[in-house]
Amino acid sequence: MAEHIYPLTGRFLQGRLRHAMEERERRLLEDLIERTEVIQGETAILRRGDFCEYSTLLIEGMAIRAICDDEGRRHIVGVQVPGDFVDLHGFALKRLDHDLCVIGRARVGYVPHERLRAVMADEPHLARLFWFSTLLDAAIHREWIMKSTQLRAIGRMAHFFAELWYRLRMVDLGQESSFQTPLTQIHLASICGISTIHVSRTLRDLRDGGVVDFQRGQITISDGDKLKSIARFDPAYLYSEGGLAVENALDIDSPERLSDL
Amino acid sequence: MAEHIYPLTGRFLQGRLRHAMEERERRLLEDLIERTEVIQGETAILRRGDFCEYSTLLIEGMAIRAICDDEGRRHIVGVQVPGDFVDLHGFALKRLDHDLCVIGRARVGYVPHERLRAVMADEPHLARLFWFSTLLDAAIHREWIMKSTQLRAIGRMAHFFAELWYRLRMVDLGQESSFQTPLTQIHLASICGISTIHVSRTLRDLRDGGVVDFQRGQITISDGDKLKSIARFDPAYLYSEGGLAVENALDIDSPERLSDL
DNA sequence: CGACAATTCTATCAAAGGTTAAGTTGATAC
DNA sequence: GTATCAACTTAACCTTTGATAGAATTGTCG
Repeated sequence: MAEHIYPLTGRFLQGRLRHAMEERERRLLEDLIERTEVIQGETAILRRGDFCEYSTLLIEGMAIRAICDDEGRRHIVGVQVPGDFVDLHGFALKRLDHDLCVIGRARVGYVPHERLRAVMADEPHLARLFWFSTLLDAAIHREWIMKSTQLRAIGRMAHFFAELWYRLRMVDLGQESSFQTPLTQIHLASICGISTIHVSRTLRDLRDGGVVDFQRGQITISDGDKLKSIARFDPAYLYSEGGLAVENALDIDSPERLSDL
Repeated sequence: MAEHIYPLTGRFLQGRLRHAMEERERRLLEDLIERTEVIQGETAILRRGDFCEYSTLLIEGMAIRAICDDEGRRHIVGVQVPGDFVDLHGFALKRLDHDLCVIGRARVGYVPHERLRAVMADEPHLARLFWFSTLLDAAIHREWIMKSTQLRAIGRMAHFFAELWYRLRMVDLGQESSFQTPLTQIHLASICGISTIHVSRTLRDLRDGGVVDFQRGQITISDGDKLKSIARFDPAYLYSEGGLAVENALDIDSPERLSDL
């Protein structure tokens, strides 16, 4: 991977439209990161209502989006993997409606909004890619609505595993048929909208059925086809290369590119 | 309402950051609409995978976002009201992951992407408001994930009614405690992720409990407080004026506004 | 007006999943 | 080592919801 020259931002849009970025743009992106930080444990990096003055790129590890209800219970509404610009939407929204929390051990990079503002004024193509990346989150949200309303517990869990499997491989993490996460069954329960007891039951069913094995965060896909079938999983919504993502107007070789956005 | 001078786009961001737009920007916005069309019945205005060359503003009526599964069943993942720029994200995504359908009788306005591109190049502040408006959809998606995973049938239905009630009043549609929609119980079933039979049962419970009455699309809120309590409804995620929406950097009176993207 | 289709309602039964309670396991602290 | 705590597991019981079938209502069209 030639991407190794960009140790902080090399995974941003990887597997999506990253190839639509010029070297110059990749350098600009890498230089946006003012500093990085390693965060341990279940720690909030941004809380609902906070005023956003920088945005956070997840470099290593995982993060979740969570909404707290009036009784203080935290409900997970999204999961982020390395390369995700987890609160880029804070740039346009100024304040978020939800919390962002790291889980396990993670490394993040901070981009001050002044830098973002400057780069977006000069680089309309990059500005558009930033917009694009926030829309990817929305597409994933829509699929989560779909999975939460149309699938039973086993399908929801299978869908989540399939999504994570695809997303991690998209950024060159995880083996062919296994990967590691800091997720517990308590997280899975919140993600899938079922009780922790039922998570345990459902994981047993998936394990006994030879589909997927979850053991303390270590996920092994035993039968990917069966997994996708149980989940009715179609990865199109992830906008991976060769899928819905369209590069026509964004491709660096395209003549009209510079006039774009 | 002074907004009547903008018959097509007067509801865009109304109740949110519309007041952050200058007269000049409002005029520019109104002029983006190339033509309007009245659409009747359950008609698709954009299908998953279509190449987007214009975006659609909903002027009157309602629309839904729907994902079709492999068996052709349509699942509703979002609902749009007048003032919503329903496929503005098609500008950055080029192709959508879902369908957009009008329900009932609706009037829409079309904005060619060349016009959008031109205006966004010259008007960074408007560009940011466009971005903002696509992020509102994402915030609503997150709340739908929350309601679908954390609430039982009666709570989900109450939540949807509460959301629609707030959103319609935000754009000056609907009375104090009632409004009209082209929705059927079949739509409600898809939106809430329950069977149509259970929709009927749940509506009876809400009616008998003196909370809300749904009769062939006519919705009457009998007890708004009870409704919000059953739904655990907190409207913050709608980013209404006085809520999470921040105008500081966007306000026309603010001196730093012009330097702002 | 009557025929027809779509929508809505009711009743019954079965399945999925929540709740409670009582465990086990594994990691870390002392 | 033992204590402790969080994560996980299992079983019993019960509520919520889905499926099926059938009837009633409403709207549309000739």
